Amino acid sequence: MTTFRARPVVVEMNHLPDPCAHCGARPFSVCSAIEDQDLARLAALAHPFTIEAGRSFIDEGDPAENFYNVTSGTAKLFKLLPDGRRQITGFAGAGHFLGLAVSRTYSFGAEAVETMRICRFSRPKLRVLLEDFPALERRLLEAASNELVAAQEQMLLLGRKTARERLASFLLARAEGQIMLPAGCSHAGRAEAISLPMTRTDIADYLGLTIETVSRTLTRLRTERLIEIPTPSEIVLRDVHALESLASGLN
Amino acid sequence: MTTFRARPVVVEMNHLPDPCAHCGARPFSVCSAIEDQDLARLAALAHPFTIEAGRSFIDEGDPAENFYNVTSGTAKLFKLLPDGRRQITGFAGAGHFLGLAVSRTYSFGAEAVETMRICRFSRPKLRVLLEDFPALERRLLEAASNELVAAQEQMLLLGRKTARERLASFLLARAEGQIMLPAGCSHAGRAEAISLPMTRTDIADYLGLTIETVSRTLTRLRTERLIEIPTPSEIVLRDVHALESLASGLN
DNA sequence: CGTTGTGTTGATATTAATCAACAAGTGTGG
DNA sequence: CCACACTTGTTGATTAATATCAACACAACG
Repeated sequence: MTTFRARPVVVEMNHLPDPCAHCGARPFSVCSAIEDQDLARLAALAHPFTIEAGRSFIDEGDPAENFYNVTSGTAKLFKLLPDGRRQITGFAGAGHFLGLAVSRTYSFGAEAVETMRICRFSRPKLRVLLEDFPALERRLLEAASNELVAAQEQMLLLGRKTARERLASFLLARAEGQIMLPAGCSHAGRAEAISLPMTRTDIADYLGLTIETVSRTLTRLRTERLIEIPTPSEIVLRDVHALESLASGLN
Repeated sequence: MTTFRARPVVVEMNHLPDPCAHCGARPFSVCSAIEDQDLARLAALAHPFTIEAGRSFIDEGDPAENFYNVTSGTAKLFKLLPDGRRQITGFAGAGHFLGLAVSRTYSFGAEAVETMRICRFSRPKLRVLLEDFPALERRLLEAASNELVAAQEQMLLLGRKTARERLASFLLARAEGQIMLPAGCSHAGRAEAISLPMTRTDIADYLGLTIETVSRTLTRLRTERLIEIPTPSEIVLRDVHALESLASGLN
């Protein structure tokens, strides 16, 4: 279950994020090979801007003109079917890259969950970037590889796990900071109290369920004393061991 | 639906693959930046070997010591739950890379569907490779990005599509050569007759269904005149238009 | 103080899974 | 060459899980 996450790259000089609420560490650090004077050149290429919570900044099907690096906040990434069915494929926090794949149009949409700050690079500028900072390419490869591992884990969840198992997996992943926490921010232990800044609809669309099933399943986990639900957006893990065996498909 | 696939890299000099049965083109070509004398140095680092059909060569959980490049044949990649439930996360054909993510253990298993030939690189040798051939890194990034796009499409399928929609998507993807055909081999048109070299069990585990549902759904598509099933491992698409609207969630 | 958005809970419907039987190859050994 | 087991795929009957439809609780907000 140990996932190695790429240490993210700062591309915006004048915006250093707050320390992580859980571990106190800065959620991202400067890529070792991109320092000082290099960083200045890099920052000169970036177009940093702010996205309000709820605003979407990538629309599926639009021409894929830009490449993004998240500086702070979190976005949800999703794909849609014509009748409105939605699958959230992941959450992108500080340090994450978006729009890496070379294709004519974006294959996904992105919307800010919390107000976020991101850096935009045009494709030509990304090319300049990659030529000037070879280390960036390695970092991107690392990030993409790890995302691929996460995607495969999510395919197992969506294809083969029950609703209970999906929720248990989700809560544990969230507790371990794998979902919607700044990348590269590794917590010593696992938080037993976790916040759910996303709505039930988002959770449902991420887990391939309906909001009703999410709600019911959480209620059932509560009556079984595996979790507590002080408020709808706050969950306490009471029996991590049981949740873990549930998440891995035992029971 | 247009997916851009990375042009694959030949890493085995003395084994050039047969032309694609559909389009006659060689299924892969030499990476533009890795030519002639470079190729010789590259090949010296590779450990090419053969895997018989049905043999698995990567076990989930084993120490991730090697990096692989598929020369010919196809492997299925999968993840398992302790009770035996299996999710096939994809098929890797000629030119595909396996074991890219840096982690202590493999997060997936791999088994040859058809007899295949693959090149193994130890991690230290992969490092040498990446240092000596910077172009390889870009190619790997390209490949990983495209796989990520495919993974997200599959998440939409697993999380939100019905059995009928999944089968329609699968058949079309297969017809378009996106599944289990050599990467980089682009066909002018879409084949209306497709072969299914994998078993119903594999299809079911790829689509997150049971073999019975796969069988029944195919039968139903046949009675509706959308497909023909001359033999269980051969399918003719009779109404591509209807299949496409089905696959995209209409109807 | 109503209105709206979000979450919960209940009743019912529907899809796909499960359990079971059988059919069609495929290979083996007598 | 033919019985036989064995694998793979199909079809039927039933069950179970989750979706759908509906009502309601509660908080935030104008």
